[in-house]
Amino acid sequence: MNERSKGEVTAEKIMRAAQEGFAQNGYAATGVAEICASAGVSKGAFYYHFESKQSLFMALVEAWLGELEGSLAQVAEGVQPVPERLLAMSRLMTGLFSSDVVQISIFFEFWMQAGRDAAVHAAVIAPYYHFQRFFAELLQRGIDEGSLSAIDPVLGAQGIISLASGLLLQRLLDPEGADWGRLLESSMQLLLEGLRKVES
Amino acid sequence: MNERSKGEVTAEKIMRAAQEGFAQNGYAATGVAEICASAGVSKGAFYYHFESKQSLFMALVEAWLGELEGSLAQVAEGVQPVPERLLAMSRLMTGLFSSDVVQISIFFEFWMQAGRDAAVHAAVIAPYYHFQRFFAELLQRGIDEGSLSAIDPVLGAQGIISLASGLLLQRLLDPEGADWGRLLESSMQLLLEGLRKVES
Amino acid sequence: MNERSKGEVTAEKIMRAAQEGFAQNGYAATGVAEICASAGVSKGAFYYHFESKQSLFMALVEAWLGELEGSLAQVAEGVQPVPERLLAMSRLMTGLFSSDVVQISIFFEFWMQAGRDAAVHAAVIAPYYHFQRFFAELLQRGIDEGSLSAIDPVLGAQGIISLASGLLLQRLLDPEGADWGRLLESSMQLLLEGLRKVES
Amino acid sequence: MNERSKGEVTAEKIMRAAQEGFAQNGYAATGVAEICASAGVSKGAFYYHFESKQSLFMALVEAWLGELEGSLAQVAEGVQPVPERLLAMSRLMTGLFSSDVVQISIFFEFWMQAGRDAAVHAAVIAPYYHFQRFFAELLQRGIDEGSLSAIDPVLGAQGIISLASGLLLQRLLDPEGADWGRLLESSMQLLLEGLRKVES
DNA sequence: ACTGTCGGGACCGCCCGTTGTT
DNA sequence: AACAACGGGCGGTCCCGACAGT
Repeated sequence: MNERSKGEVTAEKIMRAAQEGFAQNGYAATGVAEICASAGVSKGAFYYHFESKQSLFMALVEAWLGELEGSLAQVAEGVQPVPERLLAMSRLMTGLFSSDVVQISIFFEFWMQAGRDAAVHAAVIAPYYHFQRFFAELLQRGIDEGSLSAIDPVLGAQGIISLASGLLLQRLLDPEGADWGRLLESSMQLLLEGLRKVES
Repeated sequence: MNERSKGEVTAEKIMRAAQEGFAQNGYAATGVAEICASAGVSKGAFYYHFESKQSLFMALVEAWLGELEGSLAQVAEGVQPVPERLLAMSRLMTGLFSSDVVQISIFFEFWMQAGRDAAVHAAVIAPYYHFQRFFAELLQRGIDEGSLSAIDPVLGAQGIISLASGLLLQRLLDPEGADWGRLLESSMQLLLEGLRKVES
Repeated sequence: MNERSKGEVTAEKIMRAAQEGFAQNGYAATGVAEICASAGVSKGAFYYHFESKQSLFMALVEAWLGELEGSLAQVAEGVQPVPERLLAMSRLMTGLFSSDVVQISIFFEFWMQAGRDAAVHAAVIAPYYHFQRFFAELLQRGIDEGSLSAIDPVLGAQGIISLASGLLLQRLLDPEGADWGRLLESSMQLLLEGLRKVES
Repeated sequence: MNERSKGEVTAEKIMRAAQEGFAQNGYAATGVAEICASAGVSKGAFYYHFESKQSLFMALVEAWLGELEGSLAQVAEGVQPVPERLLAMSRLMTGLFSSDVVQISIFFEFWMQAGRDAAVHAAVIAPYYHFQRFFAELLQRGIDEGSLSAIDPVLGAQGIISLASGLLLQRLLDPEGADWGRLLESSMQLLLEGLRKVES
């Protein structure tokens, strides 16, 4: 009944351990041996499943990106007016915000590495544009339906992404400093207030 | 007659080289030997001036933070209404945005390390709060003078910081993707639009 | 069919090389690289088998102590009167005395480190007491059987150990200065003369 | 009124600090910088007074040896029978035994280094022979005066030295294990008992 | 007589990746 | 599919000694 081969399970154990390690101590400071130990496998197993430490990292990035894409698709469709949709989305992200700091840490680890490693950059930039376009289109729809004022939708999208990632960043520094989840909602509302078309 | 001792010059050479290295390849991936070579000094000199690689990093953080504090004080006073002041400030930051990616990179390097190293965190958290309070007070003044609507000023401050750091983050990923400097101005305007009191 | 795994052989090669190195140049002055080179293995192999240079030293101490314990047990039983037994034992130690200076050197290396390192001390102190008790019991038996005068047996044991280790120490300084093996026998005889009960 | 130049005082401060360091952590493990710091002088001062770390060690050895020679001369003359003189001497050594473990430690540090370093050996071997001869002559006198049995006096001298240094060695391992000072007296008495001529 | 600064060379420990074996 | 064992090299740290300036 077990549809997953033994090998796949091992690979996943390694990835899970690696994610934790990278998030806690950073990519460079997390050794392969350390990952193996905390995954409960030998180095042989590691290099059977992954070509190198780099490639493990890439696998991690891709898996994460895939997940993200998936959860994005979930909220893509809807019939409410755009401002309400955006607010609903930010409410959904509260989950992400309340998740372990570790989860967030690895996200920025990806981001930083993208600035340094061409392969990581190539893997990350496409989804980033995808995201940007997604929000831009959403905003465009809002403009079309008349619920938002006519600003550059790409600019707005970048603003939204900024808000979300910037808040995540602050949470990294000061996890208990605020209810960061709720904060995203509030500041999104502020931004929307700015975007909203003044009904005349 | 030499107003700066020889040692101070060396220490600064090291710090400059280290900043470059850390920004380009990250803290962990930049070796002490590499720093020394690119600074043109020996390891003996390095460890005469700094206790460890960590402490060099800390010195870098502190120097950077000091600079920041200084430039903040410059724009602290002013007589214009608060919204205009904020916009003026974001226009000032255009300089930071157009600076080398390296400069920005080190800033996030600091930020990430703060999440991992207690000493770095301790050094960073105080200025962070300082900043937050600074913006919060500015917003409060805006509320008092009637130019802003009565939202929680701390929340607004965190939003402003989010916007700025999030934009910086995106610039890291996609330096040519937008005119990030101008973008800060625009999105700040959006946020302010949301904050601005509707004149009745 | 190989009764000893490959790893065990390597570990032993390392230990043998280390023993030589430590004895010749002392613990601190013997580098890990040096040991590896003279053992014909890589540093990777070294740190696979031993946690640290310290732990290698500890392993050496423990192996040596184990051997000692073993050879002690061999001479433990006997039926002759105690003075004769002691003399026979000192005759047996002639072998140790005529052995390489290196062998003796490492013994004192252990001893000195015990005074400095808590872990080494802990490992060494128990066998030391064991030894002391062993001789004390032997002397006690001599007193009981009437061949020795009634002195404090522990004191006597410490005297015997002093004699042996002091002679070893002098041999270190002046290997050709005397027939140290024979000397132990003679001076033991002197001590026994002092201990022997005057037959009345 | 200060008959000692400033330089001499500094040199002595260094020597005192070095003695402590060497005794506590051994020669190799005690750095020059450490010595300088604990002496309160700069490295420059160190290398002004001593050619190298080695030469400082040699100076220490020689100073110690000089002291020893001095205290030996004090007890050299006397009119009592030899056995009583020896006992009196061992009683005098109680002071040495009750001194700090550190003092003893450095003594063995010298001894071990003598086995490794030709220069140290050369400096130590002469006083050692001197000592040996001193005791041998004392014993010879005892034999001549009829208070000791006619054994080889050199052999006896080596036995006496063994006893003293062996006891010192044990004290290093187990400082609280016994009243080592008193123990020297007792075991010396045992040895003398063996040496003493049976009056017929 | 002494200080501050530096050079360069080890040292220990670790790390990534490979190999032979099962 | 995985493991024990290993290779070779780099990483930060520290150390001894030198030397220019008082």
